Amino acid sequence: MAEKICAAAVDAATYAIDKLYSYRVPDELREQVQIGTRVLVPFGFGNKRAEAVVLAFREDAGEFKLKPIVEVLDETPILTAEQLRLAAWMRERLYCTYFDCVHAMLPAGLWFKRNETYTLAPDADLAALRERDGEAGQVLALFEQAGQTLSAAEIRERLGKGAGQTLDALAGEGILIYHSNTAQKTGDKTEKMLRLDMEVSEAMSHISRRSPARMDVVSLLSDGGAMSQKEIVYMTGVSDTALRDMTKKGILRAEYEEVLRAPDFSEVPRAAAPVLSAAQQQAYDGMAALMDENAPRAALLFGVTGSGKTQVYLQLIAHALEQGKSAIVLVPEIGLTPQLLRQFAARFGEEVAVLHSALSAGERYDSFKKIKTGRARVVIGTRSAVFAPAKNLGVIIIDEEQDAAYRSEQSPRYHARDVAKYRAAQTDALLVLGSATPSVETYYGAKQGKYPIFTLTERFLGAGLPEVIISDMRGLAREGRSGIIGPDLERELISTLEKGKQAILFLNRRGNSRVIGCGVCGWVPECPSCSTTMTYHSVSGRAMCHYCGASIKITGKCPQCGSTSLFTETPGTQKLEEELYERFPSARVLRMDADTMTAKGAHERLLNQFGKGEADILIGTQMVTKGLDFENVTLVGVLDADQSLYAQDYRAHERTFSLITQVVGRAGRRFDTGRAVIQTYSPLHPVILTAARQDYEAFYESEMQTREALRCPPVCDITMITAVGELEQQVLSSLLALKTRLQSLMEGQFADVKAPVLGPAAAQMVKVMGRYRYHLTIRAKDCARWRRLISGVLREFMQDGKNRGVTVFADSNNEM
DNA sequence: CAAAAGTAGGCT
DNA sequence: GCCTACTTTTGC
Repeated sequence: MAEKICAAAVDAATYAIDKLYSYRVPDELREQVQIGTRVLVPFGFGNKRAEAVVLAFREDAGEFKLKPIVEVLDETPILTAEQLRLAAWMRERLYCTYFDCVHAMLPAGLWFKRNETYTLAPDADLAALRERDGEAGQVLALFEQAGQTLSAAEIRERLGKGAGQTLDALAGEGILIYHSNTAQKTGDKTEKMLRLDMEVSEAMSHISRRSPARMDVVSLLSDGGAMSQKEIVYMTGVSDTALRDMTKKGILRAEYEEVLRAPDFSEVPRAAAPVLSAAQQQAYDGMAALMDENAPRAALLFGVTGSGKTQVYLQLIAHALEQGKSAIVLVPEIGLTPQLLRQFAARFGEEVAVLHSALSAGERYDSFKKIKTGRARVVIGTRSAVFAPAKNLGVIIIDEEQDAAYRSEQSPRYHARDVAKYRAAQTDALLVLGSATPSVETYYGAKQGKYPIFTLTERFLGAGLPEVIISDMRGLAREGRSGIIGPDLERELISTLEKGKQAILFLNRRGNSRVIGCGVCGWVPECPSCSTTMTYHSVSGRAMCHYCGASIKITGKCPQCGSTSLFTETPGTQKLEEELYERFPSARVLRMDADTMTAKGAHERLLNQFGKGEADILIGTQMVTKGLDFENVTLVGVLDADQSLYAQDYRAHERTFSLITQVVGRAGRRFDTGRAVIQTYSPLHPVILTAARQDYEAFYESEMQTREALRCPPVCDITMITAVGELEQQVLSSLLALKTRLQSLMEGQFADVKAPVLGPAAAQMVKVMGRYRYHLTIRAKDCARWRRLISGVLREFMQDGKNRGVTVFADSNNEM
């Protein structure tokens, strides 16, 4: 029989050298090596073991002398042919390696942790061997007795480079025995909890007087309770290393706690099919008919908040199951609530599998297996669930498709919507994009006639849209009014509280951004490694950087001039809370922001409290916008609607519109007609006006004009090349060289895809964690030829030694 | 890119 | 002749 050769994607291959590598399949592994199985192969000069996935079989080796596969890691293929095609498709478009894509498709519980060891032969004469010269001698000196085992990583670390070759030679002589076991990684989703492991006084005596941060840790834990490492760092600003050292010295004890258990659906009572309204029925009929065409189809389900999109989804999934097909439902991270899961479980019971990042590795693995074996045919999950190995796909549903959480910010930088589109097209499934405020790209596609729009206009149970008040905040300061709450909102709050109803106040900013500064010399705390001002957190009494977590203690004295006139400004949720207490002393206020949400389960506990009516006003950031559904809420306030309006990137308008629309939709979801107050300094801005009217069509028309004028998607594709590195000058000069190269290629060989190159321009955050980032921006059609040009230039860049220390990556139609 | 092989110059 | 530092070559 002819020699068997396979082509595999190797994990050790970087982008610059990524391609399919050929390996010989030894006869004894012939049966096990199949397309889609993971294997262990020797790679590079030193034949270091690398993980690889078999993508194809080949007839001949070409000019290469082939190395053999060492070991097969999966009993049966872990990826299907469809998934491997998807990996290749993603690789070309996302400028990443094959293995990056493969990795993204597997749940964390299926990733391997490789463990390579060398054992000194039991009969080795150690004394004699130690006399050997050179590196062999050095390696052998590390062993203390015959039969001893050391890890390859440790040997390499102690010897520096060059160890690999020596180790291979010694293994060849039979002096060392090589083992490699590849263990599946599990349990990587635990939280590290720390508690004091001795009396407070004893602990203090172990700490040097020069480590105030460590003393803070001890007093923080002095009540004997445990706290997560994250929280301790937040409260005291100690470094992780210091905590590790204290654990080593026996002052602290570490415990690991599982983060979240997979929801158990066995107790959920089964529910019957919902009765659909006329509009829902019409949307369902139309989409079910599309699904039955068994051809690549897509549809936009355009339904305002509260119009009952979920009921339509449930029916569509039931239809798919009846046809013997499966379904994937994607929701934004924040939309995956226990209530939603319960609805699905009540309808489909054991057929439901959940996939999202907060599950432990083991749980994700279980879900993955359930889906792969066909025991679960309804997958519900966040972004990465788009890769679920569902067989015979009937429908992929993306809820709130405009949500930014569908784009991955790490390599591979995929957008779940694009992946879903491709998968649906490949498998003749129906793609449903659901939204109350579709992304401009999606709506544009529908308008072009690429897919039909199904609309749900009436709110469920006939609840009306809230009455919206646009509250003009201009000039209030001049009138001598201070504070965050304007007169309109104050009036509405009073009447809401009088009626015994509840209110939600939304602050349009991330986290709790209180800036602290010195009133005398103007000092403000700046992060030493990021280009940002640190924000003040009164809970811990520290100023913190939101990007890298660094913090400094605020003592009440200015570190620059020593004055005691420190002030805080720019209202955050805390400031709002204080103002509410001042003006409405009897109101019960709940605050929901990144600050109060560190504790486990805090999110749900808070919502429960509010739902039960234990508070009158809920205030919060981004977190309060989605998925909340409280009957008694009749007033919603948006405190600084324009905060996100003037950001640099072209999706800022879209995000603001969506945000305001969603928040406003929180009011009056049931029987009372609610009211919404939008506080703004741009009361005439089209985004504010259209959002207040909940008029998507008008927003779309005005936004399309902007996009056309600026030549942004969907009118044009934007490719952005980003360079990141520690030396600002080098990042700039390297990127400039890349620009020149790109331009010269577009003068010659690539004249057919010629486009102007803008930049280098500083990224919105020029410096993050001590690394500078700059962009090149190019508006050009994202076609195969274009991608060939970009990937070629990127490869060339990475291979050039002058660019050492500068990382570069490209992105299509991402934020700017 | 990472690792190893090649190459030049300095030194006992 | 050998060590070190730097450059070049490969990766199947």
